[in-house]
Amino acid sequence: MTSAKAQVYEGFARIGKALSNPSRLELLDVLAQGERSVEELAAATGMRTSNTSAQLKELTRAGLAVSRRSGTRVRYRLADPRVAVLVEDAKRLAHARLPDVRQAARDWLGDPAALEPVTRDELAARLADGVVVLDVRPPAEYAGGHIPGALNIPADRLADRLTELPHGTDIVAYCRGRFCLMSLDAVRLLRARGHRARPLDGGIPEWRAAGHPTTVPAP
Amino acid sequence: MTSAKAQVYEGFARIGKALSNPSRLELLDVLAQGERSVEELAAATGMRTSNTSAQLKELTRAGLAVSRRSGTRVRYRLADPRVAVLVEDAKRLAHARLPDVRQAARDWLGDPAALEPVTRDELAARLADGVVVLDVRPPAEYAGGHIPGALNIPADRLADRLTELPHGTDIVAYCRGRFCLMSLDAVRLLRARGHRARPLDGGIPEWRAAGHPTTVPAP
DNA sequence: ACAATATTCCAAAGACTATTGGAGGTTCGG
DNA sequence: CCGAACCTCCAATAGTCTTTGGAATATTGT
Repeated sequence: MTSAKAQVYEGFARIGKALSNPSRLELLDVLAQGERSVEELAAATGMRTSNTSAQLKELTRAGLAVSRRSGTRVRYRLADPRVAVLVEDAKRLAHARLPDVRQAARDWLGDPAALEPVTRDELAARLADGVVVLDVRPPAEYAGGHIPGALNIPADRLADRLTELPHGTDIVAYCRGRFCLMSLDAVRLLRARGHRARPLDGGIPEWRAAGHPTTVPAP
Repeated sequence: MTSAKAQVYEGFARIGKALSNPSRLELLDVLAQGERSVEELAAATGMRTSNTSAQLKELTRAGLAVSRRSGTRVRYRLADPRVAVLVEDAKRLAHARLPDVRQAARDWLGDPAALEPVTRDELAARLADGVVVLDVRPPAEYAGGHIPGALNIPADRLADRLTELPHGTDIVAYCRGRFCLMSLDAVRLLRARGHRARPLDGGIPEWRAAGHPTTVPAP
């Protein structure tokens, strides 16, 4: 028998292995937005379906994703909201510790200041006087704790549900953190439709870390 | 030029790659307790020095560890307290999602109930009436937030500093979480020296998640 | 039962990774 | 400046991982 200790560490390593490949990380990013079929995931990431399927199998083996059959397709989703949090934390660390990642991120996303993010303190001060706060994460993560009073419209439903949002009032959108692009996309969409929208600087973890209140403690 | 986006994901993957190997995870566990020389790390993990050195180089490349020369030795440490937190979160997830890991963990560590852990609610209730709370994490992590009133004696200093602890009073020891073995080791040591000690069930993240207070918010 | 659609399996190629044992560097004390 | 101690580099090996293209399988609707 291989020692139980070795088995435990091998199991831990399975999680790391799942996060050790750019394609899989991209899949996780898409899955973090909601359930998707293999085909949709392949389209979103530009991979072949056979490869997408193989990588999804790895993610499943590592306990990060689960699937269910729905008619002729198989739909995958994150096994646990904590998966999205872990991935986001890893990204945050990479951004903080690896200068070349920081540089490449700037090249890819442009200057984040272009969308005029709202600082956390500014939002905290304005929470009382009726600014609309929009949480674009999937419901499971919203349920795990959100900014008090925030409205939850997941990023992939936003286009359908624009009528729920007011015109003429400031809308502040947020999601998981600095590398969660959903809030930036949301702001762009909202502006294109004539809303007054700005992203929050950082996501829920940064908000919490600054000592601001959320509805429920972290899981 | 490879696309900036690909570079960003490649950078994120570097973090995962560092966590994708059992030997490196074991090294991280030892480093999480404090600075160590290559030799000490090799001894603690049972690896050859050449291999230890190679894996430490990987950890450094991923931005998780840093080194400094001290005379004829090179001493490594975690680059950031968040590294220990990330590793612990990954372990927590593995334990929660992978049944074989849970089983192997039981085989390896035995029944955690054997040391009669104190529940979080019980500790919270007794904080007022003078129980001694012992935080065995390294000072950097203690500084990042701890249970109010906790005494900080890092695990690797405990044997030297036993005189700071009272006899005859209950001592509750805690560290990072369920897979952080330092608090269990601490309890065993304290009991061997005649103290009345019990571990806290879970570590700081679980304590926070239950809504109990810490001195400083999470980073 | 058949065709169409969506997914998984398979084999093969090429690229990486972990580990070993030994050679080569660096630093310190005498 | 020599020897000891410690660490890193190197080359070789065995093993694993990623991706591809095509074959096989499952499900649904006709």
